[in-house]
Amino acid sequence: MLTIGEAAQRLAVSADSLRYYEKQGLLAPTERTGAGYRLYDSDALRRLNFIKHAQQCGFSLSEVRELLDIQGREGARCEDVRRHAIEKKLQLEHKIRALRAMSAALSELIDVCLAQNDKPLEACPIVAALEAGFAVPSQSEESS
Amino acid sequence: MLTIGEAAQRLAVSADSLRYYEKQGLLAPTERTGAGYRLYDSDALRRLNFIKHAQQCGFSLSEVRELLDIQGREGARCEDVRRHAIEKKLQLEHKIRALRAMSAALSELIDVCLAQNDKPLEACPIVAALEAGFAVPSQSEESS
DNA sequence: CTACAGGTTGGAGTGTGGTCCAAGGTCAAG
DNA sequence: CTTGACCTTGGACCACACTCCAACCTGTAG
Repeated sequence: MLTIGEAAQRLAVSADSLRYYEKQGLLAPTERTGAGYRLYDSDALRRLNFIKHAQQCGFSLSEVRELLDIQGREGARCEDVRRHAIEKKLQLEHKIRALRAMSAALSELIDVCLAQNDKPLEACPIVAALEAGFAVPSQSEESS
Repeated sequence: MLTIGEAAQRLAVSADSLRYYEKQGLLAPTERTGAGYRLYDSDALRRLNFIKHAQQCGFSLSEVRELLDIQGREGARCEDVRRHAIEKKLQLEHKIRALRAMSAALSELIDVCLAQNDKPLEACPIVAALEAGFAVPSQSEESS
């Protein structure tokens, strides 16, 4: 059984984060001492690891909570988790496409600009393009 | 000269956004009527277009302000803007790599999981991987 | 006994890019 | 003169994932 500081250090997060996760209903301490100190056992640490790694895979904390809820349900199947993973992967790919569109738009501007390298700003094709009816190739409906 | 509502509609943003940009020092109205109404001319609209498109290219509002500051400076060169564009493109590519790493990590989990499709959750390799000392291939130092 | 490192709570603040609201002023049409 | 659409201001609020703070309590070492 580890105190909050020990548990936090063990998994390289802050004690404040642990308290925050608790407030968000993600990770309750295994128990409390008489004085109210939080204590975490190895199950709690495994759960914390799950939270951390799911975050690293792009899940928000509320999505992590959903995943944890699935694990808490009777008769939950592997496939239930897998579906969430697939959905998240689609979201990631959507975002990647949006970023790539931005990057491509910039590339084009950067290349065109290379020609007039030392020209004054009035001739800058980047500025001109951004001021005019220019648009990023799009794909970037930011909604989900 | 357009009122705030007309200008906003013309460029498909909200009037609140225009007031927000003004507060952020990005776009001042050309002038005010006696009653205090904001009025925008075509130069202001061009500036607003610049803001919108720069945002679509991934620049934050404070970065857009930097770009606008460059345009306001005497003797600014095209290259000054170009440098910012290149820097932003690098940031975008960095972020894309981070997202791809997440996506790849998920892919692997999803594939492994396919095998035990209908198994109970205890056997789920996704859960197991996230609980254990698993790590996203990384590249994902989120800082800049 | 005292210091000091830890723990507790509730609440406020961070940055981003806005949105929404109330209370009031303005302007053109009927 | 009234109605309705528009404008003004200041300030509150949203998500997100924390971080930091004050004021206080606990536990251990010397």
